[in-house]
Amino acid sequence: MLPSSTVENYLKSIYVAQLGLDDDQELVPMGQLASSLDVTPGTATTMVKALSDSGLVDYAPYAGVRLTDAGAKLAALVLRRHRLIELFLVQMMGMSWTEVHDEAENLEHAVSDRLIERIDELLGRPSVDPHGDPIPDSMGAISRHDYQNLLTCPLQEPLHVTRVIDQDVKFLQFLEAQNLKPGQLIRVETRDAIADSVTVINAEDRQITLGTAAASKLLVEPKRP
Amino acid sequence: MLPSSTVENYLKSIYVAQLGLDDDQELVPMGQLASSLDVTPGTATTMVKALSDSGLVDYAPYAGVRLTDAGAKLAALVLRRHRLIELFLVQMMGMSWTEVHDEAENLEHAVSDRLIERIDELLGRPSVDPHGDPIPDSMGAISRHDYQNLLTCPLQEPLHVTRVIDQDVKFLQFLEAQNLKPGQLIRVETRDAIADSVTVINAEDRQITLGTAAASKLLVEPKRP
DNA sequence: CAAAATTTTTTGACAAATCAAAAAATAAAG
DNA sequence: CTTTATTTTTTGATTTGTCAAAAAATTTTG
Repeated sequence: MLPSSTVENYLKSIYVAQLGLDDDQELVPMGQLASSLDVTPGTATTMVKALSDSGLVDYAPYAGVRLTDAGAKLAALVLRRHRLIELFLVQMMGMSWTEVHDEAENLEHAVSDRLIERIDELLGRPSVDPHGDPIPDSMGAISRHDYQNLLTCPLQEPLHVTRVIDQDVKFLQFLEAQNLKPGQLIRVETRDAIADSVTVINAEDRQITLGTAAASKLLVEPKRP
Repeated sequence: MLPSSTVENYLKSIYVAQLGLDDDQELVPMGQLASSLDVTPGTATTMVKALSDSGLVDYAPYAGVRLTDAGAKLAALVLRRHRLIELFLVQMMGMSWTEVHDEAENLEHAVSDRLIERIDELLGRPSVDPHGDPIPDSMGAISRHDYQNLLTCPLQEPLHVTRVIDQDVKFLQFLEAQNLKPGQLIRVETRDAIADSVTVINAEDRQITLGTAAASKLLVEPKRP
């Protein structure tokens, strides 16, 4: 039986939460899952038990949940659809990268495999979406880049913004206005742990100050790797 | 509250059924609605009562159902989305007109107004979809052409196929193979009521024989109107 | 380590959409 | 114009996904 969009969303949330975990065997806490899906904890418990019965997740009561191989593959394919759609909306439909997330959130459950294959082909089998997020291949395999963020990267060195770990429209619009989109060349000027801030120089030599929470959402790689 | 895809499908079915009715005041029988939606009659009754409570349809027990103005507008906008998506899939995605119906059936409930507007713009505000079905405008207004079909049109005169009233993939593939797609130039050679058949000459002067049931699904207009 | 705080699960309820089968109304036929 | 056939509605159940609030387990804190 094909998974409902609800099931797909649960798998996707668990998948993304797992990526933020250190150990591969770690479990995603139910509370975190519930809040990321914007449902009550009880709802998440009920649903996760059902997913467990379907063999899509391993569930340990009071401990948390983790995808099985089958669940991880399904989740990766949902993510693949989502990210291909985002890139498609930007490249082919001329939409802004700041607004495509919500649209893709709906479309990812409605597009057929056939159409996704066509989109992938038209886009030239891309490897990342407009936010720099990697696009899983049609088998569900995903490339795991280990980029640094603005808090961990070297100072005073030319860097490319490679990825933005946040889908908030206002934040993305801010990045766009400040020339901090993926692809842009930047440099970290100073970091001040006490002041909780990071100053960045963009391609036009304008200086931008970010809080550390925001700074940690910008991933970068050294220029000419 | 925005309508669920189920509600949208009910409205669409009633809308299409009403187009096939002579009088504007006529009601769509519940049985017909149920079978077109592939649900049991009882399900349709329950749902139509709910639609009636929402003010989207007028419902007369044991008589049938009819859209209110509000319901008709909503239905037209669903149809608009469906048909714009079909044309988009053919024109921009290179899919076959024979296969886009099912894809559009899913996507029509997932695309935002913003994306539909963008598609409409990219396609140059088209007035018909790949099957020749008229596309309602963004206010829900639809152009009502009164084409003839292969049973009612004049014999031995050059005609353009303007519309195909059937979404069955096999039938559409047959039309494609026989050069009877919308836009093609044809001529009706003979009609035989007893044999229940119509013979047509296509643009390559090949002769094709159709049963009257199939023939009634091909709408035409005289060449150079 | 016991008391307090937090997290998770359980319980009971609900809304949307559906079906199967019984009951009622309408239409068709003799 | 009654009987039969057809269509429609009702009734009772089921599935999926959800919430609120009570109960239980776990974790944190003094």
